[in-house]
Amino acid sequence: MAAPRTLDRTLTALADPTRRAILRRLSSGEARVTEVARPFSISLNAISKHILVLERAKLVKRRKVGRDHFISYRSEPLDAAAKWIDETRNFWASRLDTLEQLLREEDAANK
Amino acid sequence: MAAPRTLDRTLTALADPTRRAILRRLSSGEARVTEVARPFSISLNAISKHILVLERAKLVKRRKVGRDHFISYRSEPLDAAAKWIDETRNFWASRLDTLEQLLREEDAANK
DNA sequence: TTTACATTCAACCAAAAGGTTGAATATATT
DNA sequence: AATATATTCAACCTTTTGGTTGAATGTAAA
Repeated sequence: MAAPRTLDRTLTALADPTRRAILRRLSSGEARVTEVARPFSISLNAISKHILVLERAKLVKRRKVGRDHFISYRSEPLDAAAKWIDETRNFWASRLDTLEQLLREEDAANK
Repeated sequence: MAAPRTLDRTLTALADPTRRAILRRLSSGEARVTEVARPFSISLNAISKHILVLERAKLVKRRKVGRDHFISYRSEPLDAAAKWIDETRNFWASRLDTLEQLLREEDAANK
């Protein structure tokens, strides 16, 4: 099982709309930091920080070539997050079934 | 489509381990705020705030009976988050296929 | 009607988040 | 060698977050 902090980082990174937009922006492959930043109205430095957050969450990879840093998407954290969410939903689905069943039994006992 | 802020709130709420633990704690049905707080080492007030965050994200529901507030889990936000993550993963799966294909073609052209 | 209990409100605090600007660093270009 | 470009680092600011403590509120129990 991955350290829980990994999930924290993934969800925190994804919770910000600017960062989600940055990820989408990488859909055509690698992009340099300046290219990533272009469509946004905030400063290049702010984008640089967002990229760092994504990088720490392993949602992007950085490939340095000379002065250029090529940023690209990594799918693993999203896979792991999907797994966690699915497991949690399954956990709840069974719990809710059980609760519903209990209510039904209780109901039958009171008839 | 749900307002994007909804997703922000869901992911932000889920990004905190204490709040994820609180959700799990609700698996046996409703619980009063004090009951929710019991296993945690932080103050009741801190838990009360966490519950408020979960409530704003609609991850829990509150039913007031006299002085007791009964907190229970709501599944919709997690369903919506799962949907978003799946869509995003699909989006990426097709993009990555395309990129890989491009590389293969390029490779063939250079043979 | 006092007293106890469940919960929130209010004020406060330290640390983190998200932004800014300006300087530093490293690499390209002329 | 000088200049331009790409990026980060550093300092700073404001707002938010996650926590605290103490008081207020509302309800239940003695």
